Amino acid sequence: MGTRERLITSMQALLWEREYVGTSPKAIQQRAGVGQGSMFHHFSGKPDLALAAIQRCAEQRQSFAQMRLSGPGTAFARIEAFLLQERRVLQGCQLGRLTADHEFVANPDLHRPVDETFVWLRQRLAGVLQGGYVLAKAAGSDAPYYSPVRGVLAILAPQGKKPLH
Amino acid sequence: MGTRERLITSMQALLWEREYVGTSPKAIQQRAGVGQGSMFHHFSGKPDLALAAIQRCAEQRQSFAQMRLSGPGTAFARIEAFLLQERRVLQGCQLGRLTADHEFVANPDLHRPVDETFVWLRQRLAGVLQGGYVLAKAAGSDAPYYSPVRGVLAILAPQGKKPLH
DNA sequence: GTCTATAATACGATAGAC
DNA sequence: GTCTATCGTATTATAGAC
Repeated sequence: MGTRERLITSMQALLWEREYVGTSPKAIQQRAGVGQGSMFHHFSGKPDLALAAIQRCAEQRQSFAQMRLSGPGTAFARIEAFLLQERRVLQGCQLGRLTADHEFVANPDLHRPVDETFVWLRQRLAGVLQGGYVLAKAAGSDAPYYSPVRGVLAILAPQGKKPLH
Repeated sequence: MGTRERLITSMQALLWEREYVGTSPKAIQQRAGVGQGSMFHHFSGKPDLALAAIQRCAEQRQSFAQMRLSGPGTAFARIEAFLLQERRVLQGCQLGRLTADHEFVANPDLHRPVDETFVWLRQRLAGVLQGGYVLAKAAGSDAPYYSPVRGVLAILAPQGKKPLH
């Protein structure tokens, strides 16, 4: 793996462990096993490297969700697959964790990729749910007519099982 | 308000805004309107002041919860009052927010008051629920016999209303 | 491209005048 | 008790040798 790649990977790990404010260039360099000069050769500074790491996280996040949500199977199966894998993905790149960091929140350049990812995720989930909704109506189910909540629960409930409560 | 009090108040605000790792002595002093010397006269350093601020938060958290949970009224009314006030309290002292901070988590002295507060809160809530549980059984309701979840929901449901899913 | 040396600033803490 | 001056270290970044 190239030096630039190792710097991005180290930054991703440290953003997750120590957040943006708690991540020092020295720590990044030591973890990546490179000197000061290398980091500043590839990136203009800590914010620039952080941006690259955050964009990488956002890409990974989206491609992973895309895999789970756009496969075959019912809306339930696809959202189930997405939710079951959620935790493991978050280990490597918990975008939401950054929103606790004051410096990160204050920098629009840094949180734009995160915002865009969450907007994308919402649209993707809404799309899958709407697909299930349409199928439920086509199948003659009256659940979608009750209320949004009952409609979604009906779409998500595995066959033959009532939603909890 | 005395200098020592202002330092604690400033530290509480900054812990909430910037977390422990993002809070510098200089920022504390400026916010409190005191010089370097004053801070180090009253506290041995940043960790010591943070401990005082966190303990203060824990005390406020507990006394507030105690007010809401130990008043008159049904278990539902008391837990409702507690939950409704929860958000406002957290504005001034969100203990849970600190658990995202790496330096805070690494320091047992600092997170002990937080741990103790959450243990206390759990016990307090469990106590109120158990009280409601006993009353429900005494009143002849069979809800407590179904399952813990249904029992709790029955205790918490306002009269004449079924719990929301 | 990578390294070491170095600089400017901030952090966390201390000393000592008042 | 409070202030200013100062210190040692770490951070963030640059310069320049290789």
